[in-house]
Amino acid sequence: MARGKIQIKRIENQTNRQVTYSKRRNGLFKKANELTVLCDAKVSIIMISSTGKLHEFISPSVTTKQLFDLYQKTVGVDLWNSHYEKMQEQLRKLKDVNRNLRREIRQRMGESLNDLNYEQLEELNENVDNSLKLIRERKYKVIGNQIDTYKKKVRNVEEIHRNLLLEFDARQEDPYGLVEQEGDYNSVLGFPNGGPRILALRLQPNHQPNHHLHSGGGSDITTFALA
Amino acid sequence: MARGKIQIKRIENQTNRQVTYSKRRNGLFKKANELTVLCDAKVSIIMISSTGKLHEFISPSVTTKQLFDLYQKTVGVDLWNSHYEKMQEQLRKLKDVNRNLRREIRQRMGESLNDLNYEQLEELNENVDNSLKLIRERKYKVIGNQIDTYKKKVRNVEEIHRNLLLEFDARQEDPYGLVEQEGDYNSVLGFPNGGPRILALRLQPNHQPNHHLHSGGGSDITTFALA
DNA sequence: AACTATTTATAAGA
DNA sequence: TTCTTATAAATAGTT
Repeated sequence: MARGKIQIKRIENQTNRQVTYSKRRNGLFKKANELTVLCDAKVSIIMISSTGKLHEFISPSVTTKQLFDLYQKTVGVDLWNSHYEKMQEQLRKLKDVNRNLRREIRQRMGESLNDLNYEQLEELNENVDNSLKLIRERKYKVIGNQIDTYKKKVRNVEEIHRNLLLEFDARQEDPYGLVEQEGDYNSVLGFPNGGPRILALRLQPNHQPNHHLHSGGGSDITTFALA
Repeated sequence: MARGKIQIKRIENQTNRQVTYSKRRNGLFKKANELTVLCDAKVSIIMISSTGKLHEFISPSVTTKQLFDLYQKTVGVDLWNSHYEKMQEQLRKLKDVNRNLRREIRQRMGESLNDLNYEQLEELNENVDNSLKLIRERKYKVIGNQIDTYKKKVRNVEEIHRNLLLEFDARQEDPYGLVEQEGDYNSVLGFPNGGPRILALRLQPNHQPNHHLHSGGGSDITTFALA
């Protein structure tokens, strides 16, 4: 609008275009601000240049969100509700599923049975009965496994103890070699790094604490109380 | 900007203010449009006048929503995310609860028991056992109620039948009064409006269809097959 | 809504 | 980018 009239059509020269964008953006924002002040209006401007840069103007008296909300309410067309509504739908469904799950649990717990008829009760009964059998089975299996594990542990400890007694008896005859050979000692017990670890098993042999240890080595230490 | 400079401050005269708003709004939109064309930019303007009227400009190449979305993404801070995030949080929680509920059900059904230790299995076992008892109890109660109901119905029908036989016997001796006294007849049966209703009970007396009806009236019609 | 004197915006050049 | 400046455009006040 100066130094020659221009056609209102895309400026092909990129540099010129960007310069003009910058200048006119300032002009637009200045006008918007004047409008805001002079007329007590609220203005929001968002613009994106051809290079993808975003600039915005917003009247000092409002926030962009406030204007957006107002725009939404006035124009009616929802700007972001598509997302939002899907989420709400999903939420509703989840709550529903949730309620049904809770009801199922309650019924399986023997509550809220009033709205079941005889056939449904019969079915539930049988179902829970079957479940109970499965649970019992599993329980027995677990306790069985546990017993097996303990048996193995006990057998292992017995073995260790037996070896220990043998070693001990052997050392009795050569007491001075004991400290120097700790490494070997541990390896015999099956504990590669450090000895006192045995205590972690919390095993209490049922024989007397000060029992005389040199005898045969087997029969008097076969039972353990598992702590 | 013409016929005298003006101060950029609120125009107090309402008419002037509105006129200026209108003129400058047009100016702003025109500039916005020129910017759009000249610089290949995208512009969105939303403005609200002091009287609450809303006007908008949007570049032809985009929709307001598109620009809003872009604005959101670019500025980063979601304008309505407070809402949105709360919902997502809620959704996550619900899904969590849901998963737990499903797990509980599966365990009560005797599945997914692998991650339960013995104590938990024991507890579950007892729990389900109790539930089973409750369900059985309820089942028996329901069947009991049903039986009671049928008993009552049967007793009622017996009573009706007995009365019917008595009436019938009485009519045998006075056959001509029968039709005229239908009203009384129904009232005896306990059915205030209409006789054939009895058939709705679908009761089939076990005695022979053409049995001789005049005898004592009680003992030969006491059993019914409930259809 | 039209007019127009004047202010303001800005295109082109530096 | 910013400044300059000739000129186009916008617009305040008036009709």
